Amino acid sequence: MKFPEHDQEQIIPALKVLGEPNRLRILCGLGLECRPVTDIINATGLGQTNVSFHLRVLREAGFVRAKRRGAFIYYCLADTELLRILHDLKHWLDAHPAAVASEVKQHSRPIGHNSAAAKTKEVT
Amino acid sequence: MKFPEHDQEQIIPALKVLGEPNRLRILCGLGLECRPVTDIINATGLGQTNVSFHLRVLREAGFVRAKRRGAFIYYCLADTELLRILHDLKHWLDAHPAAVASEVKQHSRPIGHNSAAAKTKEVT
DNA sequence: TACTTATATGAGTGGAAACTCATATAATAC
DNA sequence: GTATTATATGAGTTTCCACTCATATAAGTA
Repeated sequence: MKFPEHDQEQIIPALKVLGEPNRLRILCGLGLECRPVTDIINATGLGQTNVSFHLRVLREAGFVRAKRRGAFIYYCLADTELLRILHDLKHWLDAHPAAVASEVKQHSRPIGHNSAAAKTKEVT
Repeated sequence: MKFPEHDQEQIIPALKVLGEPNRLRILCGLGLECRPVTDIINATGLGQTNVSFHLRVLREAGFVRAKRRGAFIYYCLADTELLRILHDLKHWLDAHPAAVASEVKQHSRPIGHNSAAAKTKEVT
């Protein structure tokens, strides 16, 4: 499977948007319902300005939709299918534990001289 | 579908790692083969120190594996299944165009007085 | 009209992260 | 041993982004 640069450029902004803890919290906190901003402020404990800022980022990225109803603006997930993708990523991570932060300092063989016989070796 | 905070915390570091353009480029550039660092340096045009830094981040996140073979250290994708997830995200984005960066300044009705009759309205 | 609530926007700030430079380590060849 | 190549690491710099403060806009109420 190939992933050309054009596609990379497309998903990078989305990954950045989703990779911010408070933004992901807002997004996932929405669940299937539409909520006014005040609800989100209360649910997250974040400042009003900050929530508003993150909501704009989420909205411009297409992850949430905003509907005004009277004085309130309700935000909701654009498509809950997105959560499935996040689940897929989580499952991938479950199956592929991150390497412990360690140095790369291993010999291919204890004391080798025959370079033709060198075998590849895991470097954690 | 629910996505609890615990799971969010798990995927956030991964999203951050993937959301950096040069890192994603290195990752996707690996394709299915294992490549020595010098190849990656040449392919990307990035500095050696910088490539080495990003490779460490990718390695510690579990996205790539490193194997030493003689003087060279070959890097390869930990699991190409990851590319499928990126594809899924791309397809989602294709189907959900990002909103144009715009202000949220719309009335729910042209000139309404009856708040009980207010209808929700898309706010782009 | 003025007043209150709900939400957005612009400017400024701090911290994190990407990048660069210099140096260290590891392997190979001589 | 020395020299060369391959890669990593530490320190310093710059760039970006989340956050805060102050203010603006929009809707509702009196």
